Amino acid sequence: MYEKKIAKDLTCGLNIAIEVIGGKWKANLLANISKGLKRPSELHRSIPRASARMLNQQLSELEFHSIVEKTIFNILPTKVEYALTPGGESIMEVLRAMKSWGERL
Amino acid sequence: MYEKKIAKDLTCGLNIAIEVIGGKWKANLLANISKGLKRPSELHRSIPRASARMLNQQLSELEFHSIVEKTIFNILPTKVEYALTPGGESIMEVLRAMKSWGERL
DNA sequence: CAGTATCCCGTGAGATACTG
DNA sequence: CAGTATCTCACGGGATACTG
Repeated sequence: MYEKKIAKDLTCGLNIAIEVIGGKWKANLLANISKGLKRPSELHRSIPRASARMLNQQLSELEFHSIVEKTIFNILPTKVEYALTPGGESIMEVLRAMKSWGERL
Repeated sequence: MYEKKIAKDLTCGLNIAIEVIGGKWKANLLANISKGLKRPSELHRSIPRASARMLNQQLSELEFHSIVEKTIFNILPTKVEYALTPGGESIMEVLRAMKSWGERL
């Protein structure tokens, strides 16, 4: 279970944004989800360097911050899908800016 | 001394950007430097939660990536100043976008 | 003041095994 | 397949002391 880590005294927007998308795999996860990948196993396949355990943790943090939405299908074998919330969509703008900055030469 | 940590296989722009500005205190340091703070002691005062050791490390990484430029004055007591490079200026756009995203409600 | 070198401890994260 | 619970250990980073 995830608990907030934001410092009470440093609540400026920059730190909030870092808290929300600064996790080790969060930006990658968001990029992949926005690309259309939805299921945990798909996401894990696209980010094999991260363990499934880590991806789960990061996803639950993203869910906690209402960046992604989790849908659990009650079928067997279990099926789960993640989707960007409106808040998640809005942060993709920032991620795209980061990406194009990183691609500059 | 700082060595590159970027994975060879994940060199997309997003990961580069994360590598460059994703450090624990880098965004804060850049925000403060762009605000006009220059000397290590000033920066430390403005980010007291971080140890001087950590700030030094983060600054040297930023310097390594040519985000900031370090000027050493050969006087006593020692005086050092940091300044944003053009690359550092350009990333401030992204940080401002992150900040305003974090301030949304 | 700026920076480095040591020591040392907490915790972040891998491996593994297990439940539904 | 999705997720949780343990065990374990490396290393990130604090405290401290020291050099220029």
